[in-house]
Amino acid sequence: MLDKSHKHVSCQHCAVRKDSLFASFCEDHVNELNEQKSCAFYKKNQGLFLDGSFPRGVFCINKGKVKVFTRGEEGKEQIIQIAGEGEIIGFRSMFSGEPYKVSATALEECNICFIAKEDFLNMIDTNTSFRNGIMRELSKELSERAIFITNMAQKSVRERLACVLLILDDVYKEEEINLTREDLANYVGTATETLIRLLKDFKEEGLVEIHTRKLDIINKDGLIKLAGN
Amino acid sequence: MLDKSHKHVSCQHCAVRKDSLFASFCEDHVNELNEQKSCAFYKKNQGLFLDGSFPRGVFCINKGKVKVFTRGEEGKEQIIQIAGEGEIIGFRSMFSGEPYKVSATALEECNICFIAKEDFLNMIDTNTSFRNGIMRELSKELSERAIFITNMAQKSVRERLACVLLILDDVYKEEEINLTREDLANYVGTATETLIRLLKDFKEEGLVEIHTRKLDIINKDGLIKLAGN
DNA sequence: CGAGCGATTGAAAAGACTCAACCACCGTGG
DNA sequence: CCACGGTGGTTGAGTCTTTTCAATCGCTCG
Repeated sequence: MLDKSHKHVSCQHCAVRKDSLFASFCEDHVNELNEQKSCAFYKKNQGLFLDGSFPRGVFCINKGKVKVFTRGEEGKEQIIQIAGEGEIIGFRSMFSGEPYKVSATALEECNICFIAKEDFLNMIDTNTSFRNGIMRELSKELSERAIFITNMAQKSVRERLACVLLILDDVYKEEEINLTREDLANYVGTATETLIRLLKDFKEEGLVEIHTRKLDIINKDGLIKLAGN
Repeated sequence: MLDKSHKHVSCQHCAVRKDSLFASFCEDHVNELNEQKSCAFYKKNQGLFLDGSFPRGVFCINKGKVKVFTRGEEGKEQIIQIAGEGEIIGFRSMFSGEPYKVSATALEECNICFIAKEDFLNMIDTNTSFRNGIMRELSKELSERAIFITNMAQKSVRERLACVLLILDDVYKEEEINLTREDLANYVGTATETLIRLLKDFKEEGLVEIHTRKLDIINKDGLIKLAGN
C-alpha cells in the first residue's frame, strides 16, 4: 500500500475550514494550527481510534466520511454519528480523562488531520471564541442525542429509517449515500434483513432510488412526513 | 399553596455542595455564589423549565429528585435522566443560544437553587477548574448517552429495565425507588403494561421487592447479570 | 362516598428478529 | 480468460417479543 501519510494539507488553504470550528481563527492562529497539526491518509475501514484506548488528540476531517460507533454486548455496532468534511472528531473525550467510549473508522478514503491533546487544550484555554464554539458543539450534540434516544424508544424501525436517511442526506449533500446495508442497519438500530426489506418498500413508494450499493433520496418531503419530526 | 420560595439555603452550609461541581470552590467563590443564587421550593410535578423556552439560568438541586425528559411525536415522554441532590440541571442549553430541547419536572417536593445565565457564564469564563468540571461533565454525559442509544437499539425491554433499575439504585441510594409505573416505563422506553408485567417477573425471580408504588432492589448482582453491561 | 388516577390483567395483533438458503458482484490466481 | 472464493445483498418462513385495546381493580383525595 502506498503511504500518503506525509501529504500535508495546509490549514491556510484548507477548503473545509470555513465549515469547521476553526472558521473563526485569525491568521496567526491558523498559522500556529498549521504548524501543530499533522496530516494523514486513511484507507477505507481504517480505524481512527478505538473504544477503550486513551485519547492523544483530536481529528479533523479534511476529506471523506467517518463513522463513530459503540459496540453492544454481542459486539454489534451502533452508529452514533457519521462525520464529514470539516468536522472535528474525538474532542469529547479530551476533557474527561477517561478512555474513549466510542470507536471511529474511515468509511472511505480519507484525509484527516491530527491535533495533539496538549495543543488542543491549550487552544481551549487561550482562545475564548474557539472554546465557546466547542461548548456550543458539545451542547448541540447532547440535545441531538436526547432526541436520538427518544426516537429509538418510541419510533418504529420504519420511521427511524426515514430519520436516518434525512440525516444522511445532510451529511452526503450532493453525493449519493454510500453505506453498506449493515452500516445502515447499525445506524437505524435494526437487523440487516429488516433494513433491506424496508428499503425495498421505500423504493416502491417512490421515496428513494437504489443503485446497488448507493442510495438517492428522491422524495425528501415524503421522508419528512414519514419520519414525523 | 404555601409559598416557601423565600427560604434560603446558604451555599456555605449546603450539605450537598461537596457532591456537586461547586465542590472545588474557594471560600470567596462560595460567598459570591451565595449572593448570586436564589432559592425556591418546588411542589411535586412542578416544572423547572419547558422544552422550547429559552434558558435564563441553571438549576442546582439542594433536595429532591428531578426528571429530565423529551417528548416524542404523540407527546409520550422519554426520560433522559433523573437528577438528584447536588446535580446541576440545564447548563447544556446555556452555551448553544437555542431554546431548551428537553423539559424538567420535580418528581417530589424539592429545594432548588437558581443561578442566572450571566453569573453562570461569568463563572465559566473566570474559574478554570469550574469550567473544566463542566466540560468534563458534558463529555461524560455525551458518552453516557451514546451508551443509552446503544442499549435502546440493541437490548430487549427486559434488559433495559434491569439497566434502568441499576441507574435508579445509584440515584436513590438508600431510599426506595419512588416513581410511577408510567415514569418508569418512559425511562425504559416501553409501554406501561409491559413494564408492569416485567416488574412482576422480576419480583418472582427475587430481584426486586414491590411496596405498592415503591421498589427495593434486593439482588443487585442478578440485575447486573441480566443487564449485561 | 364518589370521582379519578394509577395499577393490573387478559387476549389478540403486529412488528421485528432469527435462521437458513440463495444470489450477485468483484477481485484473485491459475 | 475463466473458475473460484468471499463478501455483501436478498428472500422466505416461522417465532417471539412487545404493543394495543379493553376491562377491572384499588387506593386516595376532596
